[in-house]
This record gives sequence, C-alpha cells and structure tokens, in this order.
Amino acid sequence: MSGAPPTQTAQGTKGPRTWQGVRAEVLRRIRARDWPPGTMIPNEADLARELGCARATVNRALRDLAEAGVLDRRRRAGTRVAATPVRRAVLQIPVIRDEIAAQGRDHGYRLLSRALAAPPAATAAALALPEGAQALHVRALHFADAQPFVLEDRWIAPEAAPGVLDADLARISANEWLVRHAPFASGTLSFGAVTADAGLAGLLDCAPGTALLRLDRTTSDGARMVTAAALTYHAGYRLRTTI
Amino acid sequence: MSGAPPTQTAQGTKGPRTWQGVRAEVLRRIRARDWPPGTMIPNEADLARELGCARATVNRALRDLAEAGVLDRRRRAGTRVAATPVRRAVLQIPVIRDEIAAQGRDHGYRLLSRALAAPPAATAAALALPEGAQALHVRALHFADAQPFVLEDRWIAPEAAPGVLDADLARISANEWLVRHAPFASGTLSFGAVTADAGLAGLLDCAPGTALLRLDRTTSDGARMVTAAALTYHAGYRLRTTI
DNA sequence: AAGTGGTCTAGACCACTCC
DNA sequence: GAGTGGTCTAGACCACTTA
Repeated sequence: MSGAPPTQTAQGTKGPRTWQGVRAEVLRRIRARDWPPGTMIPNEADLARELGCARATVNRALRDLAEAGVLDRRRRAGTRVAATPVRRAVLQIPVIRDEIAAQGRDHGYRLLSRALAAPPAATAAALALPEGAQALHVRALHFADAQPFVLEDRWIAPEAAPGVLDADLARISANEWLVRHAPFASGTLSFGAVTADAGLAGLLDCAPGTALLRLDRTTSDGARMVTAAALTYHAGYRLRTTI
Repeated sequence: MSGAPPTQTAQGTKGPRTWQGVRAEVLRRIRARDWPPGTMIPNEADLARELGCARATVNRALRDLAEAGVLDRRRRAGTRVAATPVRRAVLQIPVIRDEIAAQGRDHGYRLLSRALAAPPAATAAALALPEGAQALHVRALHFADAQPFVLEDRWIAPEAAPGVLDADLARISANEWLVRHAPFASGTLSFGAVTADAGLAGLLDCAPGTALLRLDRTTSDGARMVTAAALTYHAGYRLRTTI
C-alpha cells in the first residue's frame, strides 16, 4: 500500500502484535468494509487493548497508513478512513549517469555551452536572484550508448554553489557536480510535454514536432536557491514508478 | 528533505531532543561535510548519548532520513551517508474530480464510449487476461470549467471489479467508481509525452501536433489486475511535486 | 474543557549480517 | 559470535483541536 515496504522485514502474515500486523488487520477491516470510507475508527488506546499490543505499536501502524493516504488523522478529531484516498507514488530521481548505467548502457556526456549570463526573468525569479544578477548557464547532452538521452539546460546561482565556477564542467556534468557538492537539497519538480523544435530535434536525434517529456526542477540547499534545471528527454522516454 | 514534513508540527528550529531536531542536526553535519557521502556515522546508542535523548528518538530521525534516501542503513553494518543520493519525490495522485475541484474549478464529465471488447494484446497482457477474454473498455472526457482537462481511456477486468458492469458510468466516472469500490490498491505508473493526432486534438481542444502529457497506470487489488488506464492531459498541463 | 494523536523515555529482546 | 538496527512495551507528558 505504502510506496515501498517500510522495512525489509516483509514477511507473509505477521501476527497482530507487530506494527505490520496491526496495519494488515486495519487494512483488512477497511477492505472488508467493516470500516467503510469516512468511518471513524477506534482510538489508539482502544485498538491497542483490542489487539493486545502497546499503543506505540498501533500508532506506528496508523501513522504508516496515514502517510499512505489510507487514513485521515487529526488530533482530538480522531482517525477516520479516508473518503477519497489520495494515492502517493514515490518517484526515484537518480543521477543521470546512474539511471543510464542501471539500464546497462554506457553513459556519455558532452558540454554544449557554459557561460555567465543574466537569466531570463522566470529563471531569475525561480533562483531568487537580485535584479540583473548573473548566473552560470550550462547546456549539456547526456548519451546512452552514443544515443542522445537527455538535454540538460541549467542555471546555477554561483553564490549558492561555491566552487562551481572553477569546476571542469566539460568532464563532470553539472548534475553530478551538484550532487557531490551541494547534496541533499530540497526543491520542486514538475513534468510536462514539449514539442521538439529544430534545435531540440537535432540535439535529441528526433523529428521536429516530436513530443518530448520535459522535467523542470529547482533545487534549494535549505536556505538559498541553488539551481534551476530543465531536462528534456529523448523521444519515447518514460518515467516509471509504482504505487 | 523528506517528501512531506512527517508531521504538521513543522516549527522553526527544534531543540535536539525531538526527533525532528535530531534529524536537523544530522542533516546539518552532512551538509557541513562533517560526515561526507559514504561516511559511517555513529550508531544509534552513541548518537543518543551525545545528543542527550533516547535511542528511539534517534531511530525515528535516522529512519526518516533513510526513507528520504539520505542515509543507508543496514543491520550490523551500521548507518552511512548515501554515496549517490537517490532523491525520492512523492507524487500525489488525486481523483480527477478532486484535482479539478482543488483548483477551484467545476468538474465536468462526459462518457464517450463504453463497450465490452477484447483488448489489444499489450493491454490484455497488462491485465493478465486469458487469451481472447473480454474486458470493459471505457473512454471518457473530464472537463474543468467546460474546458477539456483529461481524456481517460480505460480497460477494466470485469471479474476483478464485480459490479462494474452494472455501474452507471455515464454519471460516475470509472475513475471514481474504482476508487470507491476497489480502493487502496497498488500498481504501476508511467509518464510520457504523446503527439496529439486529429482525434486527440479534437477531444482536448488543441492543435494537432501538440505535445501532451500522458500517464499510464495499471492497478491491482493485491491479487488480480483490475484496470489499465491511459490519461492524456490537456496541452500545457504540468504535474507538480516537491522533493 | 477534554479527548485525541504526537512524541519521548528507559529498558528489553530480536533479527540480521558481517567479521 | 558479536554488534547493529528493528521493534515492542509501559508509562508519561504535551499539543492541538473541537465540542
């Protein structure tokens, strides 16, 4: 139910005294319509008594189901079965090199351009740059077995990524440099579709007019915006995940 | 760092005696390169002593960071900072009606077709249907304020969704019917871009050749495949999430 | 005002895995 | 075999929210 099993200890039928067992039992009652959507379920203390375990165990199970969107929990108001379950899918966003390597293909990389420039207004806003400030603009192409895989078009705020101006981005992609030097950031992600113009078509080796998947991403180190990147994938690329 | 704040109690700087405080402190040390990627960090008991809290509190914090992909934890082997951090983004997949309502727009719905038929081979395989078996094929259009929002093209295995053949899919969308009657399922999800042909362009009110975001989804109730759906969104639609 | 979930503690045992 | 994380317990206090 949850995106990934919370633990590796994913055995078959857990007794009801483990938190996985409690979760399974609660899920069973929901699926069996003992507790239809919208129903208020017993509070943690009562459930713990009924199932013969500690309240902390029940709490762990219910918290997990709430994170999965199955339950709706609120203090004082209690816990109810979600009326319209919101599914949560966990997307894995690997480093481009790793994604290609995971397919058993060779990763290639070519820096197309690198320049300090004033970004377009939208990008400047996304990076929270002051008026007229410059940023590092990098365009690069990643290959899988010599086939174009994804075009990386990235703006980096130099102050937020010290050292990036000295990095040899012809050898190591900005993607990887940032992962190594400004790791564990937070940010936003959005997906859309774009039509390949002549330039994109040439770079990604497809016909002009082809529909391509594009991922836009902004990254913050927790305090400052570090980078805004647009990744345009080759034709036919699909992003996969499981619910 | 984690997809969503695990609790609503997202205050500023938590003292180090809460699990959020421990998480913040660990994250700070990682970002400050006190613990570079690949480093083994102290075990839970030591960290708890150092930070002056219970081991369970440290466990909660480290487990959260491990779920976020920041840490790599293994029994006996200990906890280390992930060498190549795999970002995990949590995607919210709401019911279409709710997604439109959340934008403050009116949801409209029109059933285009409904028929029992033998699905194409790929779909039959996705639904694990026996040779020549029939499935319910539903095509419908969702509107936001009378503008086409998304085309739903869905195959449903009737045996796995008892009652669906009697459902009035002209009034309630298959999307919603399934959520209500076969909830809390698991499945796969994949995204891609497609070019609008004349038919799609007409339905989604865009020019032929426009690039559209398409989401393919299969759903299982845990034992059997229930449905395979393709959702093709209107031009300009973006799927957003945060890391 | 009161009841519910959210969290912390201190201790214990277990399961897994690396040495 | 030993050390690490994974989990459970019993009790306690707190924070929030709603009646």
